[in-house]
Amino acid sequence: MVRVAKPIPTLSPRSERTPDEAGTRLRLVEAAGEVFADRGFRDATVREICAAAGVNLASVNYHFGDKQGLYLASLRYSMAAARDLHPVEAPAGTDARGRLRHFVHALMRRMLGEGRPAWHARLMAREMVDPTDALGTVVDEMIRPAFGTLSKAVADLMGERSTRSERVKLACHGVIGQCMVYRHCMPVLRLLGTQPSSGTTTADLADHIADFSLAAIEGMSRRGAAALHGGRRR
Amino acid sequence: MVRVAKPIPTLSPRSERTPDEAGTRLRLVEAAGEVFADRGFRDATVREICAAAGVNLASVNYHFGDKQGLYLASLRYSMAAARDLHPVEAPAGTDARGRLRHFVHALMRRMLGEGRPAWHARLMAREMVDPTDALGTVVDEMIRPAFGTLSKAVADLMGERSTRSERVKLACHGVIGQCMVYRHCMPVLRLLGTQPSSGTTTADLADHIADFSLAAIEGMSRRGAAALHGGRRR
DNA sequence: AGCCGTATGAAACAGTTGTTTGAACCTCGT
DNA sequence: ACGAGGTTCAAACAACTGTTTCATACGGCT
Repeated sequence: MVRVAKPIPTLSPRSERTPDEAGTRLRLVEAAGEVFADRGFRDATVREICAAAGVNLASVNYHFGDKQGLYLASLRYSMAAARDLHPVEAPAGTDARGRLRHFVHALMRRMLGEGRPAWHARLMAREMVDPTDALGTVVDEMIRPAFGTLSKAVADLMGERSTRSERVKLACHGVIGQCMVYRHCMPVLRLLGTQPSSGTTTADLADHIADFSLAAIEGMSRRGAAALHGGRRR
Repeated sequence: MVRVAKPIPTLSPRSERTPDEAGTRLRLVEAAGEVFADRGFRDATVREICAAAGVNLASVNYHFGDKQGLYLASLRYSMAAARDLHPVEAPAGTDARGRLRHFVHALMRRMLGEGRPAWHARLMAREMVDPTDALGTVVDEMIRPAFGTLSKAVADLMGERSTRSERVKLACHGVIGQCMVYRHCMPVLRLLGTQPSSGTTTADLADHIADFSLAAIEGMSRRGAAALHGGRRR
């Protein structure tokens, strides 16, 4: 009855009076993340989520307002976990090559991570291909800072002073794209029979992508410099 | 009543008695492709599709059996168009570098193409991130042949005799990933403000990706060869 | 104890969905 | 003219969805 005026049931467990209250919210968020990642926002039913969480159907409305509120909560939960478990910034003092490599490793762990929220990257993949209103939040709170880290490293490698140069942006897209394949296309790779063999670890993949990208950036810079003195390629 | 036994209403307009019959089927397939690409298989409603096509609600059942049949038909239609409009095989006699570049150009035109079915790549992106039963068909009829073309070019560039080598596979994934970003992440890039500037054409992007990949492959081969005689990198 | 605000529970509501139905409608060949 | 086969139509059906309702249980505070 009190919730006619929406008693701020939105986001984090700000007070957690009973351990049980936080328990219900948390189980709901985690179950929701899994189901949303598997089925997508619309395909996921609140009934299935509540059953998986072992809570009553009305709980999602009581704690999160509506289905979308729950979705946003699990999205935030997932982003926080990704930032905490797999930060993209290398330790201070790392050189540009090391920072790029560190970024790729972190991103690949996020993509393929079997850590706490294994559904994190699947959820993100869906949000990108099929954006909801929450995409702006995701970009601002997670993607933009990470992209800044990457483009700083790439700009340094290229000898560019600005991270906004077109060359830098394109190279960054390339790096991210190489990582993304292993999340966005995994079912395809499996059917294709080209998925990484079981002996290949996430770190191996990350190292290959870092090597590939470093070779590309350095190779292109060399050719670009050569082009200044010599003829055009192709 | 006759359709109790399913009078083969499945695939192509094999007979097109009346121009109108093919008309209904075709308009349905095209409208469905658009709506499916926009909203996804489940979110798309047959009511919306039929309204967009200007046909009766029952037509989808009559002509395609059910919603899934219509989805499959629009998927096939889309794949055929992609193969016809943007073949990935270069003309015979093209060298490996040229074949890689040709592949990237074709793939990027498929990704960003504003051609007949502009919804083709969006539909594919959804099918990859959120696979349906049709994914196997898509892989067999479209992706596997294209991947073969790419890995042949890459293997030649690397001096590998087998296209199944792990190095070749990883490099191919990298090339594809670089192209994919511009389809799977376009809304993100827009929000990020790093989307290709309006002066950048699809061909420009493709050239950059080809240059990037060629530099990477050649650079890694050089280092790989150097590693045989010298020390390990990193 | 006795109240009160919070949390949970079972059931129902209202709307939308894919699909089906049976009649009407053409377009033929005879 | 006329019936037949294929096609379209408006309407209805049955299932499922997110959301709401109201009653009940719990826990701390006076």
